[in-house]
Amino acid sequence: MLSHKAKYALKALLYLAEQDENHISRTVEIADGANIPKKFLEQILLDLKRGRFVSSKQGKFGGYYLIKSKNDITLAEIHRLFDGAIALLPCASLNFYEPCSDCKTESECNLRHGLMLIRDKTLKAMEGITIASLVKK
Amino acid sequence: MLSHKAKYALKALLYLAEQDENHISRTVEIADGANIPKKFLEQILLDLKRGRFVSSKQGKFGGYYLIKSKNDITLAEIHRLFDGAIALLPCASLNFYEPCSDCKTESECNLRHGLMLIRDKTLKAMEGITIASLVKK
DNA sequence: CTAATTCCTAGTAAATCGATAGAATTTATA
DNA sequence: TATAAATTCTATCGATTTACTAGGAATTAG
Repeated sequence: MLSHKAKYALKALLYLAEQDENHISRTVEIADGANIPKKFLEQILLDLKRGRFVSSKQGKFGGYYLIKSKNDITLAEIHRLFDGAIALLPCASLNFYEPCSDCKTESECNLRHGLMLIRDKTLKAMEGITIASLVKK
Repeated sequence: MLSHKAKYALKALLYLAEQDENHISRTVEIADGANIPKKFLEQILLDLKRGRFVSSKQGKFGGYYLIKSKNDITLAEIHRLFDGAIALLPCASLNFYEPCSDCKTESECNLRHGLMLIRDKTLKAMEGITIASLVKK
């Protein structure tokens, strides 16, 4: 399941993607438009900035805007930024790999291989969902 | 990600699937064989029993055994029993559906449709992984 | 200088997770 | 029938995570 943070991030990105080119959106505007608690959204937007999905203009008349094409922002990326691994166990993860402490050796693990199959399919599906594909026409 | 509980459940089922037909496995035997904390495993086996994957014999020389074919126990079922919904949000879930409180109306939600696509693909993949398919030959 | 905004750090209440503890119940068999 | 060996039940616990909230510092336009 997605955390609220990831869900809010997606909704915020969708909001930004729906604005006119060159429009700068204030946090409060996004919060109201997408129904997200404002103070919480502040943190999320900063995370999205650190992840180079959006950039900001500080000070009066400042705000946030997309710096990555909505066609290039995938659900997989947002999941990883906010919720971490897409695989079902760390030992089956590409980006968040960690060995399992309860497995004697990895080659003997009956779970890992199957979970990597799942990971590949889920990842492929999640990479197919972009912000652009989600925006209502 | 899977909880430890779900992971241990899978490992316990794998252990049971590897035993001879009619063999009854004590908790401590499964715990040692699959490297699972014994007291924690007790609860997990009770959950698996309530889920009708295993049954038990009480008292001396008692223990647990599979009552569902290892070909019919899927990763999807175990995920749902221990970790709940497979979908990324409750509003996109088949078995754990709940509306989102932050969405005005469901038809206006830009996320839901995409998340249901993911759910369908992930679910299909997870239904393809059975205990039998995981057992080492 | 002031107002409006992002940026930063901390805190907090509630829930969840990953167990552990202890005792009640059930069963086989000596 | 007593005993040993097992499941079953219920409660508790510490650590972590989650979903926020609070407050102020820094930045910028006019």
